[in-house]
Amino acid sequence: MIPVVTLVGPLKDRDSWSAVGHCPIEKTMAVVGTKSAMLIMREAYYGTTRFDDFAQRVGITNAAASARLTELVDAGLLTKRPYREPGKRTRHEYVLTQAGTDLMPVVWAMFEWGLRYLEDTRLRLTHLGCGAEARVEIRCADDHVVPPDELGIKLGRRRGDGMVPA
Amino acid sequence: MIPVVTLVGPLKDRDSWSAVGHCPIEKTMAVVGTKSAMLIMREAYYGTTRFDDFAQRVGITNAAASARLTELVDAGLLTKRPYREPGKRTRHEYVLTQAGTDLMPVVWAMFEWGLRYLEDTRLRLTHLGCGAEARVEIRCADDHVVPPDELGIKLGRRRGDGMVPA
DNA sequence: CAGTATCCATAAAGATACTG
DNA sequence: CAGTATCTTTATGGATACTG
Repeated sequence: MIPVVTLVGPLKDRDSWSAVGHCPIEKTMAVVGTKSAMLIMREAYYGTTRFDDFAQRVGITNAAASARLTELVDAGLLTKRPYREPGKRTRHEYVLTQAGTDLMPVVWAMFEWGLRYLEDTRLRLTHLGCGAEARVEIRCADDHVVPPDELGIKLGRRRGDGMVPA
Repeated sequence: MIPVVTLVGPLKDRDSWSAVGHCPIEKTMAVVGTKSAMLIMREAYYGTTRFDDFAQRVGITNAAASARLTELVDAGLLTKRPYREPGKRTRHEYVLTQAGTDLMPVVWAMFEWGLRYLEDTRLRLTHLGCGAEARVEIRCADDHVVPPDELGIKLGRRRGDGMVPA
């Protein structure tokens, strides 16, 4: 028996979620749910900032790079900043925002899964601070590792309204 | 300055990665890189197993559900199993495999990001064991939380070849 | 270098109708 | 209930040419 996520309280009624609003996963997919958008984020994490480097390293055309970069800037994951090297003319660079950096767990979780189930490379995620291998995992505020069958979804308080959890 | 992932050793040469092979993120996106595939995985985590429930709860047509479910079974994230309730005829159910369950960090990381940056709902991830809020994070084998600027990618040993890390 | 503009091919997905 | 079969629209993205 493969365990699944437990829906707590009113959420148990899977067919009447409309009151809850749209699914956050769905909305996230609307922003980074294409191959090129996800790989552009990967490149940004690798330190790429220039238009041409994105296009070349992701392996997409200028048109696709342009469309995706514009969308990612509009969605707030990247910012387009002007900069100027001495003696050269003004250029633009695409730099990660906090929202963009906060998407890292998504991308590295894909990296890890692809490594385990689809790839045969020697790539590894590492914690540079101590040299140990790194991985993406689900933890709770009390620092427990949360196994799949102990993960729940519930309705909490609306952020910032000062109320106690429902 | 937003920190980025550090590429260690030969990987630093971003323009000659061909020796490393294809990117695991790219391959993962080839499997679950569509809106419907990702939402079908979400449904599987919520406990959905039947064709019609997938189609209805994800909000896609039968044709789309059929195509995506077939792909996910082929990719090994779901299995199609016959089952029979007493007095009824044989039916099929789609159940999570270990590979499917192991994709959870990807999906819940998207959930968390969407919640933080795109949504205004009261949904929360919880550790049922202790009641504390859950989140997806990057940790190393020595149990340190790995901040973005301390994450590295390097070439390790090939799995199962018994060699020490390069 | 950093794009835009066009045109074209393929993939994702809705609508609708039909089958065992 | 669990699909398949068409047909159409939209999205993704390649190829190529052009611009500041």
